[in-house]
Amino acid sequence: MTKHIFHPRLQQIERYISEHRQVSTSMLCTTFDISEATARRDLDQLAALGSIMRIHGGAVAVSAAPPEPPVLQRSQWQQAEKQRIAQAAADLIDTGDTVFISSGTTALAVAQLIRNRSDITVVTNSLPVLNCLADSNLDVIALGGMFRQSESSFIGHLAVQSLAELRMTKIIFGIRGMDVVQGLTNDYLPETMTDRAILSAGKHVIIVADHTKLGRSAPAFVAPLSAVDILVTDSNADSTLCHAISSIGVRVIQA
Amino acid sequence: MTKHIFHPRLQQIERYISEHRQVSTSMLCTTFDISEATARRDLDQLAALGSIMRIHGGAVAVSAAPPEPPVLQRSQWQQAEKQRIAQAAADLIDTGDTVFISSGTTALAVAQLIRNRSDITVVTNSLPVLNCLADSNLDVIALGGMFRQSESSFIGHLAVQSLAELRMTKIIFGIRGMDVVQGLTNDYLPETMTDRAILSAGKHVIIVADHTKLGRSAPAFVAPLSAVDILVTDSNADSTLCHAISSIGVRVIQA
DNA sequence: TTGCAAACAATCACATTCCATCATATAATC
DNA sequence: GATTATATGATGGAATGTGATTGTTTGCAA
Repeated sequence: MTKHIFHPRLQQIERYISEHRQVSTSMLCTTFDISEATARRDLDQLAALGSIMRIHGGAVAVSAAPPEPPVLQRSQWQQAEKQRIAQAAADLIDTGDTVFISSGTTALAVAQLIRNRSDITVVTNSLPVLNCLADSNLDVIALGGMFRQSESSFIGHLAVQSLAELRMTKIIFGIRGMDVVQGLTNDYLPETMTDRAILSAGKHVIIVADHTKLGRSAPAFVAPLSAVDILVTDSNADSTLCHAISSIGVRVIQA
Repeated sequence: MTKHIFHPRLQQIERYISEHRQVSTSMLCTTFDISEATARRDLDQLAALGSIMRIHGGAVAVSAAPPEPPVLQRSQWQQAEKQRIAQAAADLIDTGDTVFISSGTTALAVAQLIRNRSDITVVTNSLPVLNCLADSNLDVIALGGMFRQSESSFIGHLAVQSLAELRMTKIIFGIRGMDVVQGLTNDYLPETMTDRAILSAGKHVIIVADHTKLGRSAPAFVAPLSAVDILVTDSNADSTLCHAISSIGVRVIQA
């Protein structure tokens, strides 16, 4: 009744699964040259130990990020760039900060990176950000306002009024266009007053914008570049442009 | 919190929804290369686990899902009762109304019933209600405030301040306890001022409460019964109790 | 309201996978 | 060499996952 000296094949299978995240029984048969019955028995043993999880047709690694959906995530690099920008911005957030996070996908990516922290307070007018942080341990404060569907954000005088009651140490803000001459620009005019109120409600304004936003301008003028303290962009940003922005007094971080 | 995910695809879908806040069945078909039938089955499974909320055409993320205590979800009839209560309350809403919808599952059920209308304005401090109505054609206004996780609602002086700017024609309000002597009671004291502000911000207060709430009282007193115009409850409500409530001047509707 | 298109639920059919059982083979023990 | 234990393979019926089909319901617009 002893000898739990496992067949070396079991260890191989376990390692294979932990590397490939998932495996089918038929693949095990060909890979290890065993019958389906044996493959299943092996998987059942490993599952009994808890090292893998058994599913219909094979097994998957336990407690791990599931593989990406099969579909080609359209611009993979853009996702990666966005992640790096978000990480760099998140790194700027310190313990005790009260951070505003705006609407937009890049700002949302920042929210996803800080949802496991518990030492900060987050203020936002973005519904996706609220949902992202709803089950976190953070203190979350929402601005009220009219719901703007296209951006899933809350705007209007209710939002501005709420801002008057709040002081943020840092403001993470996504933007449509950023240009040395045109300043910060967005594409929805009614949002302008809200955006201005946001930008003036805290000490340090941190703009998150990938390189496609730089040098571009959108219809609605929000604020001059002097309102910005830090720009976090990606490494594809035009260096001349970065220099120009930097010379105005904006600290430029290329993630 | 060890939820058994049965198929890695389910996990992928769950994550996809939690990131994108919503998904259509057709999009799932192309993204994961599955048939519509399978997509629907997967969504139904996730919905059964409570991790998402099923809607016509797809599903939306349900952020804070501390699904109500198992006691409450035990039986189908209670869901059916809730649906009937919600329907009766929704029928009270007329074209042009500006309706407040509070937090709580019964009030959320009302929101689900009016998401296809386009002739009303909805004000809410409930995150699930916001998510429910986010892609509707309704005008949606959110109160700001501190996020209260257990109820997925926004409370505090920011919410009260927003209310001062709004006038609702009807207020759909869920409550923990309703008693002739004890009045309306809730179980979270810091929410009391917000609740009172809500109840006094509109003409007609409509309480939605199944019969288990009647005759009960919770720790925090919110308002006397005289603040209520209409009570919508179910047919299991004690008739003596209903009579007593009715004699105070509250119109009682038993759905 | 009425009509139409989309989405749905229910059902069936097919392929795959699983499980229980038995048979065989290999190894260890007496 | 006979016996026992363990591991593997094979087989047939049961269970599962999936896709297609058919009506029904729902949402939306005229």
